[in-house]
Amino acid sequence: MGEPQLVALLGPVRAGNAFEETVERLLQAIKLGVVAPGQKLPPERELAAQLGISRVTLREAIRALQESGYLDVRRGRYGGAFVVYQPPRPRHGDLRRAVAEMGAGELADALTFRMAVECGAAQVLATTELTDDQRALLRRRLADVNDAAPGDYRRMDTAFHLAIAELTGSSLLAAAAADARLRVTDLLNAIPVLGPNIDHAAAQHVAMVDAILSGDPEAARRAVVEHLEATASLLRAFLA
Amino acid sequence: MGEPQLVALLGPVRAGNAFEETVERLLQAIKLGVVAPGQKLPPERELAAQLGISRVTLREAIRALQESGYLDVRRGRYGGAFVVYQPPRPRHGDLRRAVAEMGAGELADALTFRMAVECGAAQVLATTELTDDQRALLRRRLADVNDAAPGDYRRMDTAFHLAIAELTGSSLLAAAAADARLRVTDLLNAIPVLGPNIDHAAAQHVAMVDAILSGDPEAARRAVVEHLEATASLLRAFLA
DNA sequence: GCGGAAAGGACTAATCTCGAACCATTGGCA
DNA sequence: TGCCAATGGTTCGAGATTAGTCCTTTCCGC
Repeated sequence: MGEPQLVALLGPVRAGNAFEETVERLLQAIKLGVVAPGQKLPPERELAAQLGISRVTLREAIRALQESGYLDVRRGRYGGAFVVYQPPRPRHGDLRRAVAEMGAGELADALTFRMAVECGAAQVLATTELTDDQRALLRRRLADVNDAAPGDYRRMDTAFHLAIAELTGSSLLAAAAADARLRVTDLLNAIPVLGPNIDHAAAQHVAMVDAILSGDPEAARRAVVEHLEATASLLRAFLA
Repeated sequence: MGEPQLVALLGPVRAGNAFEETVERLLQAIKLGVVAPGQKLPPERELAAQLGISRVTLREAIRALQESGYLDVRRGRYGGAFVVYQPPRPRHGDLRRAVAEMGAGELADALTFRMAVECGAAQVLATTELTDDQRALLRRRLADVNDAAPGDYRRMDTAFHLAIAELTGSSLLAAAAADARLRVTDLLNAIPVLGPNIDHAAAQHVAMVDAILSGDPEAARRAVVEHLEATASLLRAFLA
């Protein structure tokens, strides 16, 4: 083996056809709570432009999601594609099923990726001069998670984690963090939101924010590792 | 601003048409040295399958690169698309031009992204149990950089940096590292390979490997930061 | 109630992309 | 010398995708 493999560079140029990719993206936006339940997607013409696809293809994707029960499409002024999806209350066995569906290698890949990206982002942020606005936003996201109703918890947790990457000002990094998150979304959604878990997570979130705001990258790393390891070891337990 | 923007998720589904994307990917593979000068790309049928595109589209891309002088295509048995590109010897003003072409925001984005991903990867690797083979590979890549002829230096440097991400076993992370690297490739290629720079880089590379092999994530972070900061500050100097 | 604005819905012609089959060239080997 | 395998070169019809245009529904404000 003389040369590096670099599967990445000679890997697939596109994941599938435009329709499939679009369905996937919209589903991710819904599951991640980028568009909250009750809200609507941008108008078709606008969204198609943002996604870089034709309106026809976008409409096919929206119709598929409508038929799957994720969207409610209404015509006329003030109409639009409204999100009706609510993350189902996790039931026993969901997690095991979700992990099995994903496969061991893919899960390990996603967890490692997430660990690296979130550690890196937190450390970068900890070594950055933050404005008062940025500090306030970070604290705000932290408070949002703690104040969240159970149904909103995952959405707010996502927003908190992604805020760290977004605050670095690097849209590439923000995109990577979003990618990392959505690769474990289905798994996280299969974990019940229980009091003790939330309390632990809250303490770890505070440690992360404290480390970032006090400019201590090493503490930030430890806090992120502790937080993500908790989730990871829980999931890994289902791989046996 | 109540909701996170998450441009990533509602951003373009595909960067352009399949042809353009393919040209870009092949060019990256060539510039990054994944396929070294004198080597050939995989056979068309195989490569098209790997890239997930049709042979027709791939051939168009190859022809474009042939006409641009990057490839030499030969027919018949033992034929193929041979890489003839050699990174041009940097001339005074190349770097300034390359930086200007990129734009300040994009450069900062790329540098931040690279910092986060490489820090994260090195730390993950430092907290992983490595097999003897993995340790050997890492040392080997380090030695390759140090032993490299000037014309091979960038290629070996790339291989070293990417090896760290690949050794984590996460192909997502490897892909992110490759992406980060190629976003600064043109800039790095515009920097002359000079003795003092190489010596500094070599010392920093050693520090990175030592930290990883001794399982010290904090030291790994410091080593990566020092190494990447050196490049970053050089490039940033051209933004004034 | 009526008109207009803001949305989704539907159609069409042009272009891109694909898969598959077949052709042409080259060089090793019997 | 002739055959064969490995490779690039070419063509064609089917399906995916697009941009553009026009239609339909809904509801606010006059």
